[in-house]
Amino acid sequence: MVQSRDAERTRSELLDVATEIFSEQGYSGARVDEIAERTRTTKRMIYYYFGGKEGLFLAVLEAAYRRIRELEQSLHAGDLEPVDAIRRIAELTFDHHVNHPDFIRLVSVENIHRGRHLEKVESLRELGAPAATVLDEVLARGRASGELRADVDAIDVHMMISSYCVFQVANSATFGYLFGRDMLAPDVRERHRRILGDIVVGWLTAR
Amino acid sequence: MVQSRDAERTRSELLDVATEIFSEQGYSGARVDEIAERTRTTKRMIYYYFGGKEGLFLAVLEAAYRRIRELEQSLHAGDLEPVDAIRRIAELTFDHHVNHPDFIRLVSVENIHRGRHLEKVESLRELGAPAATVLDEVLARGRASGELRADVDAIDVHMMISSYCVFQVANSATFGYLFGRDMLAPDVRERHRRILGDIVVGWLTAR
DNA sequence: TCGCTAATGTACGAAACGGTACATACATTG
DNA sequence: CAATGTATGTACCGTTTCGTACATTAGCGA
Repeated sequence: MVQSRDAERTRSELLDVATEIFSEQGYSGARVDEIAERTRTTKRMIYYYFGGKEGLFLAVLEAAYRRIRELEQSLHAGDLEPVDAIRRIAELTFDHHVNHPDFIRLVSVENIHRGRHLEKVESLRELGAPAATVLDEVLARGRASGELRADVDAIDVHMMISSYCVFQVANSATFGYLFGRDMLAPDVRERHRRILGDIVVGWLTAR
Repeated sequence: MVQSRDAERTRSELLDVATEIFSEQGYSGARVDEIAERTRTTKRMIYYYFGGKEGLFLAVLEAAYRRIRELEQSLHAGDLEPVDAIRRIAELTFDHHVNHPDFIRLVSVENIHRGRHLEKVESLRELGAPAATVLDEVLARGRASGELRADVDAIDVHMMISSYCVFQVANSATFGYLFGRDMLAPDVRERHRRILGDIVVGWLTAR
């Protein structure tokens, strides 16, 4: 192969392909040989850069989780009324999930393994907190004005939104099959997006 | 081994152990040797009764999905007011999910593989419908009396409830870790159970 | 009780798989 | 432009893993 060296490209190419394969086949189902074959480099580089299959998976997890911070960055709904802000947050979260199916599937894979790998990634120790901050602020404003109910916290709301969004991506195969609803279809997507907003707003504004 | 023969016991023992291992390790992660070792029989029997690893997994899937019909059986909320019935259905679904974590995890595994195996199980062709029937009836009554909103169908509601319940079990590892909330703790469970009811009722009764 | 079939056990094979030893080419720097 | 460390390629090894050939036993019906 007559190809100029580019450590960064090799590394990121491995990471990209690995992300795809791990999310499609699971951790045990993924084959290092297959990952290597789909890149312009060789298996040897996986061991050179990531130490092995598990190291590669950890790197994939870290990169994927880091991308979720993008979402939090875009969640600046400070100038909206609490009710509108809540709906907006829900919709943005929805969009983020359907636009990053690989990430959601990786999370599923990691949960099958009971978060064993996640715990090994130092940089992900305290990733959760930020996600709840924006919600926290909106909920506080809503409580003060009496528009939003007071018996739930930001994590409760975040969990509700997450569960709905994760389900859209992670369980579309079985649910879609058993109930004959193609969850990838744009109009279905749009419907579910609207419904999610209705759910959160209906719930939080209920007397 | 001086042990009387019992085809049925051998079969069901393999099925039980396989259910546990597949749900803990995923399809590729599960080892036929390990499954066999944990039973009182040998690997040979897996091939005798199920034809192979995949056949065993299909049998596990089928058995697990069939158990979900139990839930539908217990969902006879016909004598309750629509709002109470909805909350009751949500709570029963919640209980069913947390009481059958293996099944939920299997569904996750199957979704990783995009429902490839599920489609091969003839008996699961049209399993979904029944789950929506009870909801359908309650929604109809609620719409008639004006208590429940009219812009959603039974599948919408079922999906919302399912997503919340599935998340409790399937994503407890990563979510619990990142947000420092032990989702297996009884008091947390109880809180989430109540919240689920609030969500569904709040949503469906919103003006 | 005799024979036949369903059920079970043992030992092994072939391929897949993760990982590594060793050689080497590129590029940067002094 | 020589020297040195980074980056890459090749070939191979040991183990694991699914699957099977072959032998054997238990129990049921004739």
